[in-house]
Amino acid sequence: MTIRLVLVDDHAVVRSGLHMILDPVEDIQIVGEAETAMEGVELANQEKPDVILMDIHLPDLSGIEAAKLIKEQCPSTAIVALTIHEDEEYFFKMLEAGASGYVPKRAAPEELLTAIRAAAEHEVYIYPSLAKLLVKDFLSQPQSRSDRGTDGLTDREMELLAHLADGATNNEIADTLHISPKTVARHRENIMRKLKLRNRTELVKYAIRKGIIKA
Amino acid sequence: MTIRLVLVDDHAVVRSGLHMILDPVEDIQIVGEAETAMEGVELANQEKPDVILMDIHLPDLSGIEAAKLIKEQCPSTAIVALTIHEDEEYFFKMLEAGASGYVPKRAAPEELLTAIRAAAEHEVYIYPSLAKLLVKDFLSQPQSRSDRGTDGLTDREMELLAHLADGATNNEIADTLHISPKTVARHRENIMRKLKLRNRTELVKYAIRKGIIKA
DNA sequence: AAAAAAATCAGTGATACCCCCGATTTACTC
DNA sequence: GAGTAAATCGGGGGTATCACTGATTTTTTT
Repeated sequence: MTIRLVLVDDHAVVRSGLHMILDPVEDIQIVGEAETAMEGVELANQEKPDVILMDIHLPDLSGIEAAKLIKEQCPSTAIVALTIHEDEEYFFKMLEAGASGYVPKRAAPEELLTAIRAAAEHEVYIYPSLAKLLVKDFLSQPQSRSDRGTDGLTDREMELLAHLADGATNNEIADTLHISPKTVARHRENIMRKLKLRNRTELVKYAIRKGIIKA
Repeated sequence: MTIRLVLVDDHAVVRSGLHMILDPVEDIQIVGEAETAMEGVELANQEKPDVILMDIHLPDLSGIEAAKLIKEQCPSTAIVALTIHEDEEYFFKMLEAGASGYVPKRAAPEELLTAIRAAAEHEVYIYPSLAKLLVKDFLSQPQSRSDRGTDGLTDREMELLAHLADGATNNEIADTLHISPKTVARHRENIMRKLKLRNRTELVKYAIRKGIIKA
């Protein structure tokens, strides 16, 4: 049984590399390639491949959003994230989006094959260094698995955080949100206490790490 | 005349991709591969290749530092930067480090070959979108070609900027640098005026964009 | 319905930040 | 040697931030 595969990556060199690794492999056949997330989603709909090998950083949408779309439209297609990012953030987000595998680009070709074959059989392959994070998570938290990126912040606090980190003063934020400057300050206090941040500077860095704002 | 080439890139997939592109090419022979900057420098010393194809982001040193070392030790070896970064910052830095070519990973294989052949013949190939920047620079500035990334900041100001953006207060910085808090404030003022920044928050974002600090 | 969490507003004091003014010393340039 | 740029230090004033205490209303959860 041949595994039908679609590649989504905006770098031609990476796609060439994947061809070199995958073309000689008997049980895997590349049936399509895309450079953008939207192309990838369309290709998934057309080809209904067994597996999609996808970068997280794409020109249009993030791979995470693309993965959600694909999982909605083609639930039978397994998604393997191929990425340079090994941090918790993206990893958990991608799992929540429905990915069946997460392999860093520095991984050996054999590991990539393992991940693809696992995904095709509705199994999950997670790169060892990241699997460790998953175990750690399982051991530590019985509840809400989904606020890894938020660290317990409420929706409103996340909204405030975006404004605060964007360089707006308390008064400016108060104006745009139609609330009192005091309330803005209050939210800021709560955010900083929850996140154990000392000042606005650290708040900005936190927001950028979490992808809430761009630098 | 065969071009002897060394690859430096920490991603196995990228190296595979380069093999696929370069192996069938008659006049180019890959004589070595390295995953880190220091390995690359050593390989350059051993092999004295005609061209080194090098990523900018490497695990140990940056490709920029590595390029400087290689140019010191093997002036006859040409360096081609292969990177995902297309911004001014890295581009100009790499040229100053002595690179003979700058090709984004999204470039077509033919463009990469052109760049390698140009470098081997002591010519320079610059990817079109970046060449435009170079022309613009030539047209605009008769003097100091080197403070593109710094926007006219002095060395001391860059040092202060790093501390300021890292979350330290003026007093803390004054302590560590053994200068008056007033001087720190003065430097901050000068930096913010030069960069047209409104507050510390924007300063942090600037520093992250420029790679002065990490988020 | 009771309890908990979230969002709102207010006041106060200490500190930090931002911006303007001035100045001296050193070093490099013309 | 005059001019320029960089680094240093100082004062003053206005605003913003940070931290703490207390409170009300609304929503969510139990």
